[in-house]
Amino acid sequence: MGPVIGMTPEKRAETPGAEKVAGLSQIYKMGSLPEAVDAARPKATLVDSESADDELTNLNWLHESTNLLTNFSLGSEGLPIVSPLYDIEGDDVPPFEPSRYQDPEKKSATSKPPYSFSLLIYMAIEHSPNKCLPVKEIYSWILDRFPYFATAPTGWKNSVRHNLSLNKCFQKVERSHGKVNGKGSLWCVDPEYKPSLMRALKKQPFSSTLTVYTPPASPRSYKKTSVLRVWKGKTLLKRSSDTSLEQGVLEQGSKLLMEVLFSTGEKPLPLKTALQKKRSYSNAFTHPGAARLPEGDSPATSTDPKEDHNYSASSMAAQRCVSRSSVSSLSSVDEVYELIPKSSHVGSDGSEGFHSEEDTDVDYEDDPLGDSGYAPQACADTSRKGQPGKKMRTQPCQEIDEELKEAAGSLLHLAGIRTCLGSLISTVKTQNQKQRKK
DNA sequence: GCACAACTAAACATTT
DNA sequence: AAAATGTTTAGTTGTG
Repeated sequence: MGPVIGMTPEKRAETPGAEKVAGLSQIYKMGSLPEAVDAARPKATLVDSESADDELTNLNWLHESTNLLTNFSLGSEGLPIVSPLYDIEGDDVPPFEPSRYQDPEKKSATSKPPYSFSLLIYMAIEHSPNKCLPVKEIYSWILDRFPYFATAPTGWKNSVRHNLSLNKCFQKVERSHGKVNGKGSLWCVDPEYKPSLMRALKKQPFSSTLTVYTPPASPRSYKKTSVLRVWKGKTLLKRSSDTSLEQGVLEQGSKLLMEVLFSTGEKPLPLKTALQKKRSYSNAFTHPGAARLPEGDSPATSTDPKEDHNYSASSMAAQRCVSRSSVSSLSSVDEVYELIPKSSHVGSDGSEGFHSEEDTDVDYEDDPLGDSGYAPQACADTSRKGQPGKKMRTQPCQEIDEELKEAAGSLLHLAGIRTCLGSLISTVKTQNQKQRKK
């Protein structure tokens, strides 16, 4: 009999709600978006849903998610419109402050989120101010965003821990011994895996036609089928192409995704003292043909089974060896925490800590989160400082720009549609009220 | 039927 | 000692 893993929902720890997720306004400042903004702003036309094909590249899923809105039911009018557009026009308000959107979508509580545990963990960590969270906080974040887990069997926590341990996307960072803030370690995302996680996150719930399911299936159902399945326990209640049912889940996912996408604009985090590359990972990942993801292909976790869960005993042993030996020699993350408010470490230390990619093939430029050199900086490994930051700096950020533009365009497009729908809805409501008065 | 990814359960060890 | 955390193994399910 194993340890009691369960933790009552009441025991939920405080969520890391203090974090501010940077909005478009910040990205706007990066210089690459204005064109996209301008391009998207005036045209809030609905996407021709018929033109949507199955082949998804980049952020096309966002357009597809807007297709959903063409079937927007008036029943959803209660949902507040939290539009990125609003954020741009009134930049005081953080666009995706969690507390602003989580409640209206509690209706998704009964549905299992369409994300794998890896992605949930990833989102949780990315939402944290310091990109590092203890397990407990990860639980809390997931519980907070996906109340489904509040009532789900407690085994999911085991799954979370299992994922953290087994999934090489996640790194364990020892806490400072001097400051005991609780049990266990902090968990971070290995920056090398951010690109693939990002891709997976982008695609996950929206990639094909909208598909929703609960328990028995896996998130792959989302990716690979275009049929709506509604489960109750292990019973398939409904199977159809009707996609309106789980809009809450989809919208929530959309917003979470946007949060993660646009957390790019956050100040860089000086995690270089906390994170350490897992050399074994790097080798495996960058080895020609090993883990390189085909362009536009997704997996959260790549098509290479060993990329996500590395079940190879030898490499796992190696990885643990690295993480345990090297991480312990680093400054604690608690110390890093102290640095964060001062932040703005944008290259404050020059090139130091930049991830030299001379021996890697990791496409950071493909990572909206890891751009600006933050992520590579975060994962600096003193053992691989060949020419610090050389590649990162000399390589044009064109791809990042393109992706950001596309993301911005898509979001603004979505925002415009929502705005239009909002006015449509109010118009209809007004008309209804007038008719009733008559 | 097979391989794979993801999930789940469980056992056990370690840490607080 | 209990609970939380972390690691590992094994089994199941859904998909291509």
